[in-house]
Amino acid sequence: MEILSHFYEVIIEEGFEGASIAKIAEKMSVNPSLLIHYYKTKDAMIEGLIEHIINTYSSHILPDFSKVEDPKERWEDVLDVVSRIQWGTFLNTTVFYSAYTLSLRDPGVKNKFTELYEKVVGQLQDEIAHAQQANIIQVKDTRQAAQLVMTLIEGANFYQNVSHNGVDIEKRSRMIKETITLMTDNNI
Amino acid sequence: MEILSHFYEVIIEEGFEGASIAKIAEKMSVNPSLLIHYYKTKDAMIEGLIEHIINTYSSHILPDFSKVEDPKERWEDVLDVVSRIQWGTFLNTTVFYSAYTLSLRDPGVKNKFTELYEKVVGQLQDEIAHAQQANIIQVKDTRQAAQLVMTLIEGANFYQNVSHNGVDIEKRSRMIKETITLMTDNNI
Amino acid sequence: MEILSHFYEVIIEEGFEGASIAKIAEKMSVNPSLLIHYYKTKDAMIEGLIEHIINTYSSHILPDFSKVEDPKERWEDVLDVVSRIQWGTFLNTTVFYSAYTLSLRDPGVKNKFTELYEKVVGQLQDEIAHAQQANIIQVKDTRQAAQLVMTLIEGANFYQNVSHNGVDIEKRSRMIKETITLMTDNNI
Amino acid sequence: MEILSHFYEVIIEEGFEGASIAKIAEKMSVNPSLLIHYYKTKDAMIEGLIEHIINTYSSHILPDFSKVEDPKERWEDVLDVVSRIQWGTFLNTTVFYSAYTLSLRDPGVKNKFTELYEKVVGQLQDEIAHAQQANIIQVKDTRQAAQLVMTLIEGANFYQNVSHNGVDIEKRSRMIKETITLMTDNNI
DNA sequence: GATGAATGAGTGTTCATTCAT
DNA sequence: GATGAATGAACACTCATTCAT
Repeated sequence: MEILSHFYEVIIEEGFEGASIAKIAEKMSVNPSLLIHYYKTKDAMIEGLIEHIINTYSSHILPDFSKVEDPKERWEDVLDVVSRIQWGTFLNTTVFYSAYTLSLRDPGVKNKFTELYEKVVGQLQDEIAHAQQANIIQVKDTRQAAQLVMTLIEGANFYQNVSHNGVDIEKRSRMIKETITLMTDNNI
Repeated sequence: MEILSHFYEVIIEEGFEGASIAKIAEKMSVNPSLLIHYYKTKDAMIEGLIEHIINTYSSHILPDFSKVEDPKERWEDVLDVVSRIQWGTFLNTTVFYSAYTLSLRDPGVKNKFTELYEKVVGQLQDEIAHAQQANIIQVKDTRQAAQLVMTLIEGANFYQNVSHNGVDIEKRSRMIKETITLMTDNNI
Repeated sequence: MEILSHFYEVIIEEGFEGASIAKIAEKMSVNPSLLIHYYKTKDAMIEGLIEHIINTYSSHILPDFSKVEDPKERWEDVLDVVSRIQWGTFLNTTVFYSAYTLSLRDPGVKNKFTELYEKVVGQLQDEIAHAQQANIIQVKDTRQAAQLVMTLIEGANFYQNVSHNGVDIEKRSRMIKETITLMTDNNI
Repeated sequence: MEILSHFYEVIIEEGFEGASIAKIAEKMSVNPSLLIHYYKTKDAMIEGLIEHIINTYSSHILPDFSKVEDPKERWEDVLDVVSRIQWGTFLNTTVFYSAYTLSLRDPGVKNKFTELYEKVVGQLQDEIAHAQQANIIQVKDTRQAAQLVMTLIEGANFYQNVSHNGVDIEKRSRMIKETITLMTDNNI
């Protein structure tokens, strides 16, 4: 929605702590009380934003691989996508980590994040099982493997922001792919 | 310092955005203007806190392994420590991720984080090189391996907070250790 | 406006340095933040006040003499008015000199004052020229004469405030009138 | 004194309303409480400053003409000095008018100003009487004449600050001298 | 003769929110 | 569907001042 996307913008510019109703309204060239008119309170607005973030993440992080028929090709597609995931492309990092940090204190937000990751890990697990059935990879525990992949993805994204002069995205991708392949080749 | 530790406490309770000078002062049973007496501005106070966080992280994340003489034992110690790293023990997660999120917008803070990880990864790289020389592990590129370990650590910590009903710490530890061993046994 | 006139009042009672938004609001029995709602900043409020002062001065210091037809009578009217000008009647002295003092440091305020005096001196010059054409007075340089009259007016007003036991307004008036007449009779 | 001259400087830069003990202390690279140590209160400090201003004005505005023996030359000297008086030279205008404005609200300050002008006008009156006795000038009432001269001086100084592109000091001087001469030649 | 810790009232300003229109 | 007036609490920060050292 109009309001949420401006909320989003303000967080990027001023951080979560600097995102006030007045600033959002100013950016929209609209009266502050209008925002309150829609979202009764600021907390409700934050809730709306969190939902927006979760939805964006959820619908962008992994595409639907089911239309790829050849299992080998499909698994390679998964590896390709997974190793290249980066927040910046579909979700601003400041906004994402602000929401994540909020989840640490707010049980409601935490639940949403938990569900989100449950879903994504589930999808990953399905792909692993699918590849396993086709004898392309070999893992002991599909869920554990999916969690490990998720861990790698999040770790890589986290680490990327504290790296000296950026990160070579191709090299990073290769490294992640190699690691996953190593795991799936060795019955982890 | 007295002030910073109270700042820290308030962030835990109310988040970074809720940590005002007044609340910190109230927790200290002291007049708000006294805090300004020491740190001229709130920004300076934040800077002090960031430094405190960085120092805590830096001095707690990895111990000094050099006193362990047997290289094999030493590497196993490293694996043990690394696989068990958890923010919660020496650094509150909300505080840590608040600082991290701030680093995404503030170049000064970002620099401090970059240096921090540079140092930690360097230390990790030294341990890997040491184990390599003793023929305990086999890696192609010590720096890249160290980065991968770091990625795993950060990813695991990130993922832990969005897991359903907590995480079995022993299982998690085993998983990380296995993964690293897999990598270091296979010349990654 | 409502706000400015209360600002004005507070300056009279507490001086320019003592006129805070809170005090103005209290006098209006209104919340301080309401004043900020109208004038975004205090500086803007001061600017508004300066404008108000300038306008008051400008519209009260000299009436329109053009409706007096007989030139001699008209010039006598001018002399009468000019010799009797006193801040106190239409502009509080503290407020006026506060604004004047501010003009010494603030170029924007200074400009407004300059324009104001430019206008008043111009009007005075017109009257002098008018009387000159009717052969009632005799001056070399109408502008210089107008400036001299202005100097006398301001000087008299300044001096009045540092006089022992007030000033006999009739005597003062006579003195000013005499001096001007002396000048205009002697081709200054 | 050290403190007062720094107080003075701060007023020039930030106006009377901006001159706080902290800023003065900072300018002196000294602890604020030291200023309170000397002048118990800020009001006492202001009083000290006023005294300093009055003294400066009093001792600089008119020199001692008594050593000039020839009465004609002496009167010409008086005219020369009087027509050239300008605050800027020995007293900053902002500081002077700040003190003057304060005198309008504070009876104690007002008294000091009254005495000051009493003294200066008295000195002027003496010079006029002296010239009168030597038949150089011709005035009805020496006191009234002195007041008129004072009025001219203050008016000229006031007007100078609101003039467009400064004032031609030579022209201004001539104008004042002419006016005084006109008065003293015509038995005002 | 000077400092630094500490206070409490006050500064201008922003905050989320309410209400009447 | 939107505005503007109004509020009261909170914000970071400055003020003059006190006191102990």
